[in-house]
Amino acid sequence: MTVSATDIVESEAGEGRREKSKAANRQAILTAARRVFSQLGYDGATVRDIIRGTELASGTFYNYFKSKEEVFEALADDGARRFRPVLRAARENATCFEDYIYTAVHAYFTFLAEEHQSGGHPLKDRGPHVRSSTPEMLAVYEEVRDGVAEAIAKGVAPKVDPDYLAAASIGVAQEAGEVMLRQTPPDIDAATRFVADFILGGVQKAASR
Amino acid sequence: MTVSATDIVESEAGEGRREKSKAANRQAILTAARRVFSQLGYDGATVRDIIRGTELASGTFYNYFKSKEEVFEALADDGARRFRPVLRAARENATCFEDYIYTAVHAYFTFLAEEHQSGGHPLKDRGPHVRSSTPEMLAVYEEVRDGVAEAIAKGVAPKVDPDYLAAASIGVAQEAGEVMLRQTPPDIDAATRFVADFILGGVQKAASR
Amino acid sequence: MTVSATDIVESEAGEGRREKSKAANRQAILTAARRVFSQLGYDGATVRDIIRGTELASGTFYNYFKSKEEVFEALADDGARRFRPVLRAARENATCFEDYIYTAVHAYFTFLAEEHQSGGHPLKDRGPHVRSSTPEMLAVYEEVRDGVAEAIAKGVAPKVDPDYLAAASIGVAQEAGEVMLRQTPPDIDAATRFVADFILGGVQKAASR
Amino acid sequence: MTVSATDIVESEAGEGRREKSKAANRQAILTAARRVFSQLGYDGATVRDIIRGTELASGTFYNYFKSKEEVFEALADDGARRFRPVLRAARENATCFEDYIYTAVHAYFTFLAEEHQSGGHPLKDRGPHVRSSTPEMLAVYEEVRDGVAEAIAKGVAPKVDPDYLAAASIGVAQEAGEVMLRQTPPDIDAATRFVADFILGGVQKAASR
DNA sequence: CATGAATGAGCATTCATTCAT
DNA sequence: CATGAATGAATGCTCATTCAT
Repeated sequence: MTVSATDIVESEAGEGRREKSKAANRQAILTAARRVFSQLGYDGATVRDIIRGTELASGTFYNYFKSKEEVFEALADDGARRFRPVLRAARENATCFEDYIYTAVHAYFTFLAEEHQSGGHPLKDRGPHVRSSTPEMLAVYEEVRDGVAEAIAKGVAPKVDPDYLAAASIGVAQEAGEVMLRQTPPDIDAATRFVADFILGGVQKAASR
Repeated sequence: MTVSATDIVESEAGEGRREKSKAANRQAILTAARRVFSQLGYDGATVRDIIRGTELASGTFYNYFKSKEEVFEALADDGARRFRPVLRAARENATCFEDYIYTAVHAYFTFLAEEHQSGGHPLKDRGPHVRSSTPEMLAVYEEVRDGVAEAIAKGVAPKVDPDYLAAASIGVAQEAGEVMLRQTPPDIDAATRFVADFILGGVQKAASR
Repeated sequence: MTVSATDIVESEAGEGRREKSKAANRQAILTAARRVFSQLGYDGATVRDIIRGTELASGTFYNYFKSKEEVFEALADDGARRFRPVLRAARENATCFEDYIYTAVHAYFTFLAEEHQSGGHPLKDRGPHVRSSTPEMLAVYEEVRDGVAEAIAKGVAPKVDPDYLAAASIGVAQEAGEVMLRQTPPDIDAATRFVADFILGGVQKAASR
Repeated sequence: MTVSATDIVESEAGEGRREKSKAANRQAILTAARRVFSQLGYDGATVRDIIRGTELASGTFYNYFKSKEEVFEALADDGARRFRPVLRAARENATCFEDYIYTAVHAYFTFLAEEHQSGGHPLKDRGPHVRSSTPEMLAVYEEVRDGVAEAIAKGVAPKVDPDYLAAASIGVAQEAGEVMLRQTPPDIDAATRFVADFILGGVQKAASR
């Protein structure tokens, strides 16, 4: 009753390679989708744009995702999964609202810069520039919104309308984020300082009324 | 080769009518396009959607615009043309930076509410939430950007990076604008107070570093 | 106030030509569809098979029909429209059941031969032969079914289960029709004699039990 | 290069199991195919539909059949193999033509009812009504055709064109068969009586001309 | 200029089939 | 042999755009 080492290795390596290939293909699609969404927007992107961004055949896309929407959600989940712990740590370790904002904003810009880096090269522009969020950013939005709302609820942040505060914070961060990304390399610290200060000053003044 | 009286009359009346008709057709396309863009988004909208919204034949579209992009730009120009004078007046009459911001923000929200009203209501969800600006809003952005930049250049506004300031202001206004539009009816004054305060507080604190 | 003859002619010929072209295209699609359905069956036929059978572009199909099903129905309507008057005349003019059957069967085979003639050349066979009725035949079936049922109801035909009688008549006619069409040229009279006799003998014996 | 005991055992047991497995797999495919064809029709069915109806992997299908067409034929052969002995017995034991027809028709309707029972119920309407035979029925047709032709050749049946007679008989049986299957439960004897009588009466009258 | 039918590129999706494991 | 992922051809259908009328 012998099973040769070769048998085991072959079988393991075999399955391993297949598994690796599957994971790699999935990653390839996600990576291409990230780039495509960020360049064409969700509506502008087509499934074909995404597969063209990979070396896969058209049909292969459907072995991994049912639709454009599903890839979008996978990306959003991915972004949320990576960003949430950072934001949560910021919330838990923050000694005060200022601290929280600084840390959160810094985490956000760090995340943004990383996302951007992995984005790759632009495709040809289609139509006028239309602002459209990447799936990861949408996920991050929700985290930020929650964090800010919680801070207000806890009384840690000045008392202002939480919807407006969250919206304002997100707006500042998003637009400033775009400005930051136009620099090479992006100056994360400078952006963080400006945006955190802006938010803190803004919320203070808005609360003082 | 005769030219009948009818021909002349037709030609005279015709040109008049034709001119009017030309302007009317162009306007019909723009009006339909505004509605369609606001309901389906730039990417979701098709030229067919636009002409279906008029009484014109499909080919006629191309007598007025080369493409969907061109209509979009025409709408943006239109929006800018309407908004610019207001912003300019705000600039010229402003006694100080605070005053300018208040007036400009108020003008922006007023404009936004009007646009929203005339836009009709969005039809159906097209996949995940994607932020997509109307052409008019894009135009307005540029105006605001310029106004803010100028204020900084003139020394009227605190000395901060103008790109960041403009970006932050726009971001706040845009996101807060969405929050405002979710109310019925939109409370323009409350939104204005919050946003103007937020911006003023923000720029002050950011400048103080 | 002159309108030149040329103007009129141009305008008439113009519209006329366009109308003619529209009608011709529609006919081309129907003709191709008839052939395709008869050779591949309804399920086996694709819209692209149909347009490949014309000189039109793929998109043009949809200017005339919404789907494969709609062409099918148009063909069935067509067949019914052409066949119904003949059958009705047979019903009204028939002096007895035998007469009615002869005339109806003859009309059916005449119709079938015409249909077949206009069918054109075979495409390549796809899969095993699967019996599938052409749209026209389906329409004709209903006519026949009604005619037979009525004859029984009126007591003109022997008293047998009308469902079985109609089914049997149709079955005989259809299968014998295929045999007839294998001949070149089809001997309509011989087929009519055989089928009418067969039906009459059959119904008589079935009724005698 | 050693062959371990395990290898041998595996190989021995394996072949036994493999043989069984091979037959079982083939049967699983055929069973699934029967159901799928009867529910979706030949054209509507896909190879994927068939393998989805088994527990096998998609590639495995091609170890047993080259294509959908081949399974269809295998099913037809199967049906013929089961029906042929019955028909042959009917032929051999028949004392006269009438007897033969009764027995054959009865066998056919019995077969039909069984097929129908085991076929499961059709799923959804795929467009307009299209008559599409199952593979087994096609096989049976050929048997019947041969039986009838032989009867005529032998002089047992009245002298009529054998093509027409076979066609007519099959047509009657097929259409009446559908009527019968619409009843629950199907009245095989009544259908047999009607159809056999119809055929006998028909052939007699057709021959008398 | 207005019209609207024709065009064919393009898209989402499915499927038969192959082949490395 | 079994597996099931990869492939790319094929399909139904939509759309921007052209052009004869």
